[in-house]
Amino acid sequence: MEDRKPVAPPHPAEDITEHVGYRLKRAAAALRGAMDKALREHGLTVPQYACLELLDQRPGLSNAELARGAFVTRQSMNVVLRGLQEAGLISRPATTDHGRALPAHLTARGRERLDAARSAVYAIERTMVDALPQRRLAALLTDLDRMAEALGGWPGLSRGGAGCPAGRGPG
Amino acid sequence: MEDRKPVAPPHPAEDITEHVGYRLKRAAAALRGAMDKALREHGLTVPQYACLELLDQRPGLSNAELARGAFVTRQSMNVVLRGLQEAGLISRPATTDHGRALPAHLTARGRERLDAARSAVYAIERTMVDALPQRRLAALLTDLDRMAEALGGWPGLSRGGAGCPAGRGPG
DNA sequence: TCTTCCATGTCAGGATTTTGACATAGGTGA
DNA sequence: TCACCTATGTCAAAATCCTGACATGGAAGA
Repeated sequence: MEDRKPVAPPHPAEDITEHVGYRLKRAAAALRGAMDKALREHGLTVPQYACLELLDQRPGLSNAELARGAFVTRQSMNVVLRGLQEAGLISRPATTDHGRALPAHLTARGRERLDAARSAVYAIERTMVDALPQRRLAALLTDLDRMAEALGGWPGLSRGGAGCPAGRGPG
Repeated sequence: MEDRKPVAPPHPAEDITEHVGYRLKRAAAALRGAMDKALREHGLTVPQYACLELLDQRPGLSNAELARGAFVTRQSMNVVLRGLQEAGLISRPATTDHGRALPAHLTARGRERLDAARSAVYAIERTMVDALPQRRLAALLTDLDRMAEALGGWPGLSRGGAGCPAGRGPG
């Protein structure tokens, strides 16, 4: 109460809207909004699109792996997966020989839908990239990664092998 | 307008996890996760904290303005505001002389709670900032803003020009 | 003055997401 | 073999958020 500043701000700013976290959230919100709008025309939600995209590039991912890749909980991804399966965009075996994880795959219709939606999403991505100096892109990606990892990041989807995420799981 | 050939990726990447949007979402998810965890110990959610912080720096904001500032809809912010009001952290008049917007203000308890939670959040912010080269911060903020605005941004809470924080005109 | 338009606050309904919990499958070390 | 641990899939309940809709208050223009 006496001291209104228990902790020194990371960088000088009297206005919360100057903080990194706020800017990050703003950019993410703008992206989410743009994607929501664009994907609605294709009958897809953002998590659904993310799921399709991940499965296209890495077929056979399990529910839990997709959840980590799309930054949602296993439970949420489970719902998404059911919807996608009902719509006939993905397929998943009812059982498996070894282990418990059920590998998911895109169907022909799923790939078709993905191709259509991808154009819209890539256009958005291009809008973002074009908005900043070309030389900055690499640095921006690096910085975003650094921040994410510093925050404990996400168990994530390491590109090489599904290996051992072994971090704190969201759920 | 629609070229049938697949839209060229904004930058070369066979892996979706290389795209700007994905990295942005990852960083935002990491931030959200860290804030969720930290704020839970203070009995606050992220939107609640955002609301308190905004009200501390710009007292008298209305529901709709807070919604824009916290990147949620008016309806969502309305729920948040009710909760905060029930908890005695903010106050809002039942009626107003002029106009329809009801100006909200922090209570003593609200300010107290905010001060406690702020320490945790600022620590997170410092973790992020410390994770990247000092010289890059300004450029990062600029780039995030550029991307957000290129995407149509958010109706937003204009920082500089429009309206003085204390006595914004119409409200 | 009157009409039109926009912004706001609010209600209702549904969709999405999360938290918490449980059972199963596989690996590890005693 | 057995106990222990981790990861996974799933169910149930609650919380959160959004879409759609409506009524009110104020400003701009005819």
